[in-house]
Amino acid sequence: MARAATTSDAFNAVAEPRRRDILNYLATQERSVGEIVAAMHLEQPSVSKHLKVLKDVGLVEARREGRQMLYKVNATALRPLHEWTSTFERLWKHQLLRITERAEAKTEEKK
Amino acid sequence: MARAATTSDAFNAVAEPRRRDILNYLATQERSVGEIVAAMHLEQPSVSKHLKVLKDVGLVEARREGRQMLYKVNATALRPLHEWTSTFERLWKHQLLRITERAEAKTEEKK
DNA sequence: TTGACATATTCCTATATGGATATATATTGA
DNA sequence: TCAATATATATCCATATAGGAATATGTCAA
Repeated sequence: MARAATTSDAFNAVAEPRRRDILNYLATQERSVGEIVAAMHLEQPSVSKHLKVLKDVGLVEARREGRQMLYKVNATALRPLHEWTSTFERLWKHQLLRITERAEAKTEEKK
Repeated sequence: MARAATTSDAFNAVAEPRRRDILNYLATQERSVGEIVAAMHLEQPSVSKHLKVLKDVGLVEARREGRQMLYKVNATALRPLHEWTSTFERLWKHQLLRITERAEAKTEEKK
């Protein structure tokens, strides 16, 4: 088997850095494809393909306005990622605490 | 260009569902490869290969104990994912709020 | 040293990519 | 209808998988 399709879920879709760039750019406001092309350093067909992937997994929504297509983020599609990583939050907080403790112990030694 | 390597960063590494399964399994405690193989429905070589990817991006750490290799999660490597998704949290909270408002408005209409 | 156990690596293959290029489709205005 | 603009799709190609099978490496016990 090969790797799962980029359109199989949000995890695969956002693995591509350019698509995260696009989502970052759309975070502030709805944008046309042309605006996205101008902002990213990508060819128009590449942007359209990335937008298709993002749309397929529900990460963006599109509407036509005249000749333009306006895309905006559908942030709720990112919640599964946020929630999955949250389950590990407790662990890294523990870990950072231990690092802090070790640093403090060393400082104490030197006194 | 093809897709970025699975070892290029944590985003790519966790795009594979089996690797998320492994991380979930390791979240509670350190485990040997054999235990992981038993818990997942995967062949031993596949597990070893997934573990290598996770290790390459710093998501797990390994230590030898006799014949066994014990793997544990390094949760801090997941913080970039958590923080990136957090930047969109405000957006989906807005969105959910609007949904709630619409639902309430409908209820109001029916009175 | 040898055999058994635990894990890692190599080789193979089907498959899906991302960028580039060319072309198709959709919309508007004249 | 026709030209111009905006976006989408098709095609080509180099590349990196993930799983399966076979094999190599590492460790221990006798």
